[in-house]
Order: sequence, then structure tokens, then C-alpha cells
Amino acid sequence: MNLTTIYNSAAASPTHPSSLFPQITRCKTMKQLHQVHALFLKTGQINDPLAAAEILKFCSLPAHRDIEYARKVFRQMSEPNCFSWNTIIRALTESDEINETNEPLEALLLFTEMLTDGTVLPNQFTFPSVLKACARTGKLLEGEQAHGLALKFGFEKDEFVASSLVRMYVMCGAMEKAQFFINKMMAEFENGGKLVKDKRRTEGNIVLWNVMVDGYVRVGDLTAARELFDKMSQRSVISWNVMISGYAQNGYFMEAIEMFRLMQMGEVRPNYVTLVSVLPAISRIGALELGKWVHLYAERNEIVIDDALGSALIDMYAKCGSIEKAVQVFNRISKPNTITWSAIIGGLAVHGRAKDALDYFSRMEHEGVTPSDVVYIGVLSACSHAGLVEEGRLFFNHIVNEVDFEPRLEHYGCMVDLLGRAGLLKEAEEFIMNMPIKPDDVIWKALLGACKMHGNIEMGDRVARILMNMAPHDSGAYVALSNIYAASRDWESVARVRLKMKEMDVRKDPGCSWIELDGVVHQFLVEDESHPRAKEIHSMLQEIAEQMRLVGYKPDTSRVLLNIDDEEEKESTLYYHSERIAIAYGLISTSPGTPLRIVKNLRVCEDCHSSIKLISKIYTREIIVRDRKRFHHFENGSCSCRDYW
DNA sequence: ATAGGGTTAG
Repeated sequence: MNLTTIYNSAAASPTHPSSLFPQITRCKTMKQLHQVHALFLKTGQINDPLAAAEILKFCSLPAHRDIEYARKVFRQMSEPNCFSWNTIIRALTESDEINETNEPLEALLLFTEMLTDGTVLPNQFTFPSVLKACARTGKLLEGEQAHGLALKFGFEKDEFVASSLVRMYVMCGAMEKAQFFINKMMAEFENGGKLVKDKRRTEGNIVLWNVMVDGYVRVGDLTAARELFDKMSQRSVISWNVMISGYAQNGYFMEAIEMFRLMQMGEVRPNYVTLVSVLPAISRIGALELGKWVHLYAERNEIVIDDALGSALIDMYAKCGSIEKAVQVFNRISKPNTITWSAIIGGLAVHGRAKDALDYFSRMEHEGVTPSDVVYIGVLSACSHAGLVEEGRLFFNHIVNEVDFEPRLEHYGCMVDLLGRAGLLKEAEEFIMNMPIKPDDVIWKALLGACKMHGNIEMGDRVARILMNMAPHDSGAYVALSNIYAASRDWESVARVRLKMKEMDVRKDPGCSWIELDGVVHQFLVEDESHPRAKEIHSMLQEIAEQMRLVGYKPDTSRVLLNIDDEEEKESTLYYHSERIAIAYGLISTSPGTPLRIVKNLRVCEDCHSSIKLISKIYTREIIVRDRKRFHHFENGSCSCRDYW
């Protein structure tokens, strides 16, 4: 055991010896504390600043925080010492009352009072709280003044003060200032300087480094974050968690998973937060095997699967195509909160299980959990995926009239999708016109998609124009419009759209699919030939095409968005859609009968959808495809979406 | 005294 472990275990020990005031140490509740307080008032012990400070500390503890009481005790102190000031400032800083009474701001006012009063000077314990109060209230100017004072008092290089400083700058959005200070500290390191640190600690400055890495993560500069991370001589579990959640929250899902894998090769063990951080990345990639492994890891290592970790697991199973497992996890959570309910309802919704989603919604209300706005997004999207127009309208009206939040863009989006897909194009358009908030591109895209689905060229044309104005460099509108023209064989208009795309330098997003085999995620781009087994994949694709021809399938090339006259070549571009490459690879890499799970970044095209139905029949495989929007369970020639998607 | 986490329309 090294020094650090000894120090940490001492700090973690539940009975911190406060032998001076055993009465307070023994207190369990605020009520008991009141009695001790009364006793101290009677005996005059209250005039001892140490005793008063202990009382202050007790009512500031998260377990029984009573800031009002703390405030009163503090105000009644005749000679508060530095510890008293620090305790009350810290209690106010940590307060959640940031909107109502703004207690973190009160902490800053108290700090200035401490300075003007001048009887006691701030010490190195004062600044972390003060800086955190600045960070929480976004007060950069005050933060800089505090920085000046910290420098003046000689605490700038204190490990705790330094990390609080970086955090303050980062949280106030002053990245260049954070960087400036970081550079200054880095120069110190390079000159062999060290931060002033607690003598009992041997670890060095992990926290400061962690805060720095987190700073880069928060502005989305993962390259800088990673560079710093790689330079660290020691990393704690938090260093890893910051990188993993940083990648995951900024959309670098593969990188998050890779980090998680690297972590396991070192000596730092994943903890609860690690699992909660990596799960969203696993969900997005659809890596079911890895997700199962995380679940097992939690169970084996006695990591409690509470409402938060449970929500992440439910979402993971749902997004990885295993909705039954998601339901199982849900049933084992003792106290599901509104996020847990969102996860299961949203999961059922993307699987097209609208009835179940609505049942869960009723259960939730029955159990007295107030549904959040996100829950209603799940409910509306369930209605939309199943074409439950009336139910959807009722829920939407319920939100408008009964619930105490205003519908958000997402709710409107669901409604446009619901109405549009049901063919109520006119109503959907009017719905958008009457929205009290400005519709975004997603709303218009939902309507455009409906126009495409129902072949409404006139409205499609109009909506596409609006979209091209709103987001001229987004390929979505161009591709959809071109598909609308192509479906009605208006090749001239198709050519016009393509020309426009070229002019605007807009390219169609490349299709990309993933398949996980034996815990390894394989990624395929459209027309991908980079895989080590590309040759075999190619032959398999040929074989599939041949098998499909034998059962009389004629590819639908009408939507091929390429300037190709040769019909055969058009057909072959369809074979090379990324999901088909992934399926072909799945077929040659797994034993007969194994279900295949594919994740795709875009929507599945019409032709792939009908082809996969056939493939599932010809090869007797269950094929589960998660596209951009929902799940398709292909089995024995049909799909769970009943071709309504 | 300082650092990390879950759900969200197409």
C-alpha cells in the first residue's frame, strides 16, 4: 500500500474524528443538531468559533442541508474565523438554488464582505469555492478578480486553486483565458516546477490535468483533449471517464468505444460512471455484444444498476435491436424515474410497438411519475410510427391544454410526421403554418418526406425550395426532391436538381452501415472495397443477386441518383449500398440461422427494403436493421414496419 | 477544498 491509498482510505472513512465536539459528531439529524445548538448557546460554547463552525458544517452537509439555518448561525457568530467563512461560502456555492434565490451569487457577495471586513484573510481553501461560484453563475469578471487575488495571496499554484481556475474560465466560456493559464502552468511543469500540493498526496496533479482535458472536451476540441490525455503520466478513472464521455457526447462513438477498450488494458478499472458514459456510444453504434458485456460487467462487479445506469442500459438494448432485453432491464429497476420511462417508451416506439409504448405511458402515470417533455416525444413518435393519427392528436392536445410545458420543436416534428405519413399532407402543412414557434429544417424535412411518400410533386417542390433556402448545403432536400421527380420519371427535373447540387457543392451523405461480429464492429461505406475480405464479400453479393433473380426479383432502379444510362450498372449500384455489403459480410461470417443486426446512418432505400425482405426468406435469417429513424425486423420475407416507414 | 454520468422529433 502506498501513501496515496492510506490517505484516501483515511479520507473515505465514515467516522471522521471530531473529538473536540463529540456531541456534533454523534448527530444524525437536523433535529438532534438543534438540541446540541441549544446546549451550546446555554453553555456559552457557541462563542468558540470552532464549535460554531462545526454546527455550520453539519447543516451544510448534502445529507441534511439547511442553508437558512446555516445562514442564521453564521450571522449570529460574533467573530467568524476563516473556516466559518469558507464553510458558509462553500454551502452557498454548492446550492441548487441557482435560479430562484441564486445562492452561488450570494456566495460571491459574502466573499466580498469577507474581504471588506478584513478581520480574517481568505486562505487556499476559500478560493476553490469562490471560483466555483463564479463558474456556476458565469461571472467571468468576478472570476478574473478572484484570480488576481489568488495570485496576490500566493495561491495560484495551489493544486486545488489552479484546477478551479481552469474550470472557472472554461465554464465562463473564456477558452482563450483558460488556455493562457494552462500554458502558464505547462511552462511551470516543463521548467521542472510543481504545483503546491497536499503533502500527503503523491499522485501529482491529475485533477488539474483532468480539468484541462475536460475544458477541451467542452469546446469540442477532442484532438487537443486527447493530446493532453496522452501526455499525462498518471491517469485516474476520472481521466478515462472524461475522455470516454467527451468522445461519446461529441459524436465520436467509435473513439469512445476504443478508449473504453484501451482503458481495460491498463490498471484503472471502469466504474459506474464509466459504464454510464460508454453506453450511449455503444447504443449509437449498435454494438450489442459489447453492450451485453457492459451489463455483465456491472453485475459481476457489484455496480448497482439504479435508475440512471438502468436508463442507459435500456436505451442500449433498445437501440441495439434487443427490445425484449430492454424490457427485462426495465422490470428490474426498483425506482424508475422519468428518464428511465423515457428510455423504455422511446425504445418501444422505434421498434414500432406503439401499443406497448402507450401502455407503459399509462403505467407511468398510474405510478405517479410526472411525464417529462421527452416522454411525450416518445409517445408521439410511437403514434407516428404506427399511424395512430387520432391518438397522436389527442396526446398533442393534451400537451397543449393540460401539461405545464409548452410543446417543443420535437413535438411539432412528430405531429408533422404523423399527419404527413398518414397522407394528410394539407393538414400537416397547415399545422406547420400555425406553429407558434419557428419551424426548423427537420420539420420541413418531415413534410418533404411525406410528399415523397405520397408522390405530391407540387407540395414537394414548394417545401424543397423552403428547405434549400434554410439549409443550402444540406443534401437532404436535394436528394428528396430528386427522388420525387425520379419516381414520376421526370428525368429532366432530376438532372436540374443534380446540376443545382453541383453548383452549390452539395454532396449526398455517403451511406454507412455497421455490423458487429464477435464483439468487433465492422464498418462499410457505400461501394466499400476496403475490407480485408472484400473479394469474398463481392462474390456473396453476386450470389445474392443471382438468388434474387431466380425468384423473379426485379430491382427498382428509379431512385438511383446517378447519371447512368446503363440499366445494369444502375442495378449494381444498388447492390453496393452499404447495408447490403454488411449483410453479405454477415452471411459469410456467421453460422446458418444466426440473426444479423445492421445499423445504418441513413434511411434504407425502397429497393434495399424489398431486397432485404427477400434475403431474409432466401437465407432463412432474421435480419434486424436499424436505420436513421427506426428498426426493421426482417423475417421470412416481411418486415415489422409493415412497409409503413 | 479541485475532476466524470442516463432519456429527446426526421
